[in-house]
Amino acid sequence: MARLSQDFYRQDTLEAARRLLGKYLVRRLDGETLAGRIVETEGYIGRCDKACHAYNYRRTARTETLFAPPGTAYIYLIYGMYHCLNFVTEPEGEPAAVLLRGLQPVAGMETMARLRYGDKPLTDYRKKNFLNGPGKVCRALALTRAENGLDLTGDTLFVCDAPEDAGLPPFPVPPGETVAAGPRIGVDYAEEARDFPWRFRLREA
DNA sequence: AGAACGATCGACT
DNA sequence: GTCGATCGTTCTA
Repeated sequence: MARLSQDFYRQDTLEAARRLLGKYLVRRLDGETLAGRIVETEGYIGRCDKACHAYNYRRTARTETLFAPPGTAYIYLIYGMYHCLNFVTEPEGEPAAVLLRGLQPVAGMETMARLRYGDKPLTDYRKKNFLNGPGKVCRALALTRAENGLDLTGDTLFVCDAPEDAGLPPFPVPPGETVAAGPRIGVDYAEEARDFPWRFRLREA
């Protein structure tokens, strides 16, 4: 089991969102490896989901990336100052994606902390709130619109089953984790879709 | 051309 | 718990 291939991303979005939990996101930046264990995701499906930017197949300059082949990175600016990273799913032409909402830090913590807080404070990356939000994750991984459209089967940003697949030491996984599903965050405007239980989290036993 | 609105975060009461 | 920052995207005219 190595790096996830395009076949993985071509599947049902909610299935992909669940199966991405526990896998490892790897970001190569200036020769350094930043990595995190995926612990929170959300599904967005243009065909039927009013919370999705490409609802009803709406095609604009921004949503164009959602129509790209599965395994493409969809990254957009939100609230004028943060970015969100998504993994494009489903067969090409079905606009859908999994939003990455949370990571456990695995590698490159010093750099991630610097990207997030700057050089000044010695913030503790072991705190629970270090990478527990989509904007935080993108900040820590130096992902912006410049990386929108990146191929997730390439070498600069990808997901794999184990840290060893990226040349990293093993990561201690808490035993007895379960998947919890619930409504998504920040989509109260989306009428009936606001209640869809399309947010998935790994919960410790 | 102008206006409204965020798939958020951190500071604050 | 509330609130403001900040700007690209989208829609209206």
